[in-house]
Amino acid sequence: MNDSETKTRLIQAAIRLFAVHGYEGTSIRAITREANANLGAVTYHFGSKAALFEAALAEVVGPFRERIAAEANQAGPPLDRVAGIVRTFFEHFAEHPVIPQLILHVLASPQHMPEPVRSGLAANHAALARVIAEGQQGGTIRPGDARLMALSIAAQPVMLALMRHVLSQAIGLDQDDRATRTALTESVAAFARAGLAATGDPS
Amino acid sequence: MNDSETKTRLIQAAIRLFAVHGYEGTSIRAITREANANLGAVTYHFGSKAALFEAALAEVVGPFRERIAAEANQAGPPLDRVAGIVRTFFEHFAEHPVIPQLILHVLASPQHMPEPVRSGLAANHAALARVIAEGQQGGTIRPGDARLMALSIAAQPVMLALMRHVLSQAIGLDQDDRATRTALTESVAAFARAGLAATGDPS
DNA sequence: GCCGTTTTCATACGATCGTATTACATACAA
DNA sequence: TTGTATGTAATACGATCGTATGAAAACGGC
Repeated sequence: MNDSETKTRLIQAAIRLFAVHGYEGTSIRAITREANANLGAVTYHFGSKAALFEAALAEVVGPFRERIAAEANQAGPPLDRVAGIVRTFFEHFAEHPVIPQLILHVLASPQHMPEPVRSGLAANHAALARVIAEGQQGGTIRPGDARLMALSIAAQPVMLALMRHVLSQAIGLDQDDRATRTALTESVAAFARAGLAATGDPS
Repeated sequence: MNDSETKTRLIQAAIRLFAVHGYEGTSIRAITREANANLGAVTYHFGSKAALFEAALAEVVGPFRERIAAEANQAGPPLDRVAGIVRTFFEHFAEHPVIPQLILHVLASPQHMPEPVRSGLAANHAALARVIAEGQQGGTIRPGDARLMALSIAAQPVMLALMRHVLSQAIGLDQDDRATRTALTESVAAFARAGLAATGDPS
């Protein structure tokens, strides 16, 4: 069963091309060319272009989801774990720049959201909200809706990764530069800490 | 000079359709049909589909940019003005839901960013950073890179607006509901305040 | 070695795309 | 009233799209 060889190359090529050109902007012909496969290979292995898109999404979302979950489940003070999750977001996006772009294209689509993306986002958000709620119970994080606070935290690394090129062109912030990326990461981590921390008086 | 009639309808139709279906997903035929114009109207009035896209972007970005600038230039404590800017982001996006979608499609494009979007984003970011820097000089906002802090602030309303549908499907947060939207707005405003505020001791 | 299954390949089809071309209608200046 | 912009309309062109079809090739169990 040579199920893997061509099928794998198709998914890898699809991840690259969908990320750069979007769903509409990527043709099956371009994908099969990039994967050194025949034009009919996508139809044969996945049935349709849409099915290949979903498969590509599942491929990239899974590991990301697992990594965030692992970070959330670590030991230590909740505020530290939140900062750790923030850094993990930045790191994972830096290592896999294709993810923000794919997420972006999914967000841009008005259609029903592909399942792997939906469940992945839900899982990451839930993990972060859980850590925040834990900190609230322990008194180290200020009161408030933990789910909404989790959105405020997660929105930052995601948005800044999504706007990578935009920020470079519009305000001259180059995330390809290592020092810049570190400064940005630590600024967001510090902001998250300050935004969550309980006020000094433990009344 | 009947320059306006058809041309205006084309821009309005383009704004609607580009926002829903993206650049690639919107055909000149769909736009002209929606605008009750002839197929050749886009080529005649704008020269190309890309030029129409830029014109549509300029149409929606301009007023948004002016509104944020007005909010930033108000009198009052910087922390209050930052919160005001946050609320303005949410309000404007709620009133013009087409803006986040159009921005999204621009972000998703790997190509050179259209000028109206670039300058609009730069202006909004600069306005926010200026207010933050002012608060730092006055001692009400904690030290840090004002430009990066401005990114942390702006990322939240933008991202949450962009993810409108996603948040609804993935974590059941319905921004069409007025109470939910208010809670979200105030949560983000409070988060921004807490994240920026100087620590109690004015050493 | 043979046969049924799986995978690859070349090609064709109908649809839709952006744009160019050409003709027609309307307005205003001379 | 005639000439000239200016806008609208109908249609055609070449390109590309996603998918279907059927033959060729490779593979695995016997």
